[in-house]
Amino acid sequence: MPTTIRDVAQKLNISVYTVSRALDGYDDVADQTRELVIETANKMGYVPNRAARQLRRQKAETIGFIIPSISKRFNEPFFMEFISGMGEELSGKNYDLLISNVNTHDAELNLYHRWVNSRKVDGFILNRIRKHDWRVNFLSKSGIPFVALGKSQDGIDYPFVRIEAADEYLLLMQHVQKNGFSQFAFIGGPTDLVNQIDRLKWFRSATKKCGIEVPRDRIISTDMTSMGGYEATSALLKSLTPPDAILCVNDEAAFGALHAAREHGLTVGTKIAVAGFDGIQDSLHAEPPLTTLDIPVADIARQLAGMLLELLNGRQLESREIVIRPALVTRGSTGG
Amino acid sequence: MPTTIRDVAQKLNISVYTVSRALDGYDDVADQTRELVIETANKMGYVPNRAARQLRRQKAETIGFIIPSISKRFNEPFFMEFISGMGEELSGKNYDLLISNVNTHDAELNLYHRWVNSRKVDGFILNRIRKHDWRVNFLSKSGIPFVALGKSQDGIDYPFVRIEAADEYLLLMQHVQKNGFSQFAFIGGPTDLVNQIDRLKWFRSATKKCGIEVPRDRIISTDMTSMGGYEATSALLKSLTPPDAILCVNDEAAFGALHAAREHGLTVGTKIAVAGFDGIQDSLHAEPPLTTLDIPVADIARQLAGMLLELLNGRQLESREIVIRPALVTRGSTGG
DNA sequence: CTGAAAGCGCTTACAG
DNA sequence: CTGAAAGCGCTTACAG
Repeated sequence: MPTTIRDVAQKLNISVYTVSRALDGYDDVADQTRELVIETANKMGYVPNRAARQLRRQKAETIGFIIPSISKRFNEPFFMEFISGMGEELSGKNYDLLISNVNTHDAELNLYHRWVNSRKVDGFILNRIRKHDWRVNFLSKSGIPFVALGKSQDGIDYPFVRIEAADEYLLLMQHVQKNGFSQFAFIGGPTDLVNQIDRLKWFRSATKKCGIEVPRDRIISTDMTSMGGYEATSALLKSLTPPDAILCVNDEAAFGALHAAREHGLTVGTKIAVAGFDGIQDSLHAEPPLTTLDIPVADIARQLAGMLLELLNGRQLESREIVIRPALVTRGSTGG
Repeated sequence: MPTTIRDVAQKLNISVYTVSRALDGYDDVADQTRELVIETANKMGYVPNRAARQLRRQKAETIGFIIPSISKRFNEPFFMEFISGMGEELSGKNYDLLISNVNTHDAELNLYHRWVNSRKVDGFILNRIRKHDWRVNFLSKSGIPFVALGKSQDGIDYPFVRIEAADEYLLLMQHVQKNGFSQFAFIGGPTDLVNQIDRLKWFRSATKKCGIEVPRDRIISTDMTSMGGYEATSALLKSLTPPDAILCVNDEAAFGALHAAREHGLTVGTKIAVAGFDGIQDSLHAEPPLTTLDIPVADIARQLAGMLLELLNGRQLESREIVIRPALVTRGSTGG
C-alpha cells in the first residue's frame, strides 16, 4: 500500500490538516512545521492520491486530446510534434495529457461525451478544426474549457491559435514562378477543413496576384496522407495538360506527390515543382528536400496548452487569438 | 453540474445501490428494474464520476506510456504507430491511455515515480528496453504491473513481446549480396539498447554465414534519428574504403542514410544499397523506396496492451512471451 | 431482490 | 497556528 497523508500525520503526531496545508505551501503553518512535514513526506515517498484529490477538488489536472478520426492512418509526424509540444508544457505544470484515437465518427463522439461527463479531463485541446465543428459546439454547450488550432465558423467564442500565410503563399508562388514553372495545381484536404479553406484561399489569391489561371480540375481534394497526395498527383500527371507546379496542403501529401512525380520519370525541381506546408522534420530528408511553409508545430501546441492552463486557473488571457506566420523554406523540390 | 448516481436513483425512487448494481450488470437486480435504470441513466446522460469510482475501487482504469527520454526529437513515426495500436486496444476496453514525454532522465524518473505513487495509472507499457533498464527494476520493485516490447537482462520476469529476425536478416543480406553489393556497414543505435544488441547480433551472424568481413569502423552507433543516420553515412562515405551496403538499425536512420548517399552523388540501389528496420509507412515513399524488415508495430502495441489488461484483471496469460518475426520487404534501395 | 451505511483519501470551512 | 469533522461520488459488505 502506498503512503497516505494519514501515515505522514501519524508519524509526526500532527493532524492531517496540517500536513495537507504544509505540502500545499499555505502560510498558515509554522515554517518549522512545514519544513519538517515536507522533509518527512519526501522521505516516506508520499504522493497525494490523485483520485481522492480530484474527487475533493473537482478537478482532474488532466487535459484531453483526441486525435481526430478524420486522420485515417494517424501516424502523421504532424501529430507527434503536436503531442510532443503539449506534453512538454503540461508535464512542466504537473498536468497530465490523456490521449486517445478512434477510428469512427461515432466512437469519437462517444469518447468526448465520456471524458466530459466522467470528469476525466478538465479541458480539451482541438486540432484540424472544421468550418462547422461539432466538437466546438459540444464542448461549448458542456461548459468545459477548450482551445484549438484554428477557428470554426460556428459563432462560438474560444481562445485559439490561427495561421496567417497570405503573404508567405504569395512569396512561395513567386519563387516557384521565377524558377520557370507556370502550370499550377493545388492538392488539398477535405473541403470543410479550416486549414484547407485558408490554404486554398491563399493559393487562389496568390494566383490572382501573379496573373495565373488555374483550371478547376487542377484543384483536388484528398485525405491529406502521402497516399492521397500520391494518387492525386498520379491522376494529374496522366491528364492531357499536366501541371508543372504542385502545391500541397501539407507536407505528407507532398511526399506522395514527390513519389508520383518520380514514378512518372519527372525530375522534381527541374521538370516539376512540388511544395508542402507545415515544415515537419522529414521534409528536409525528402528527395529532393521539400520546399515548404514552415510552422512551429510543437511551439504552437505548447502555446495552446499554456492558454488552456491559464483558462483553467481562472486567469485572464493576454490574448484570445494568437496569429502565427509560417516561414518560407525553399529547397530542391522547387528548383532550389 | 453533471448527473450523479443519486440523481438517477432519486428520479426512479430507488436506492443508489440498485442503480449501481444495475449499471454494472449484476444479476441481483430484477430484469425489469435493470432495464429501467439503464434507460433512465442514458436519457439523463449519466456517466460515473471517474475519480469517485477510482478512489473506491482503487483502480485508475488508465495505462501509462512515457516516451523514453532517449528519443531526443521523438516525432518518430514509430512511436505514433505504437501509440495508435495501444490506444485502439485500450479505448475498446474502456481503458484510457496516459501519455507523457520528458526531455531528461531525471524528469523521466520523476514522472514514473509520480504516476506510480499517486495511483494515476494501473500499469505501464514500456518500449526501447535497455540491457539493464532502471524502469524494469523500479516498476518491479513497486509491484505495479507492466509489459514491454523487449526483454531486459535484469533477471526480472515480466510479460513481453520480442522480435526474432536472425533468419530474416540472413535473407536480407543474401538479397543485398546477390544484387552485387559486398562492402557492408551497420548503422546502429545506443549500444545498451536491446534492439541494437539483437539487430547487431543478427547482422554479425549473417555476415559470418555469408562469408563477409566487416571492419570495426564500419559499425557505428547513432541516436537512431534520421539526422544520426545522415551523419554516420556521410562519415562512412568519406573514408578511404567506403561501404556499398548500409544496413540500419531502423528506418529513420535509413532515411538519413539515403539522403547522405544522394548527396555524395551515389545512386541508391545501383552504386550503394541501403536497408532499414521496422517497416514504418513512410519507408514506401522514400527515394528510392526503402528495403526493410517490416514488423507490425501497431499490432505489437495492441498485443502488449491486451496482455497488460489480462494481467490487471487477474487472468492467466496464455503466454508471457510473444515472438514476432519481421517480413523482408525488398524495394528499390537495395536494387529492387 | 432492495436499502441504509461505511469508507476510499483527500481538502477545507469552522472552531478554538 | 492547529484540530476534529464534513463531504466529494462512488461501491459493496451487511442486513432485511
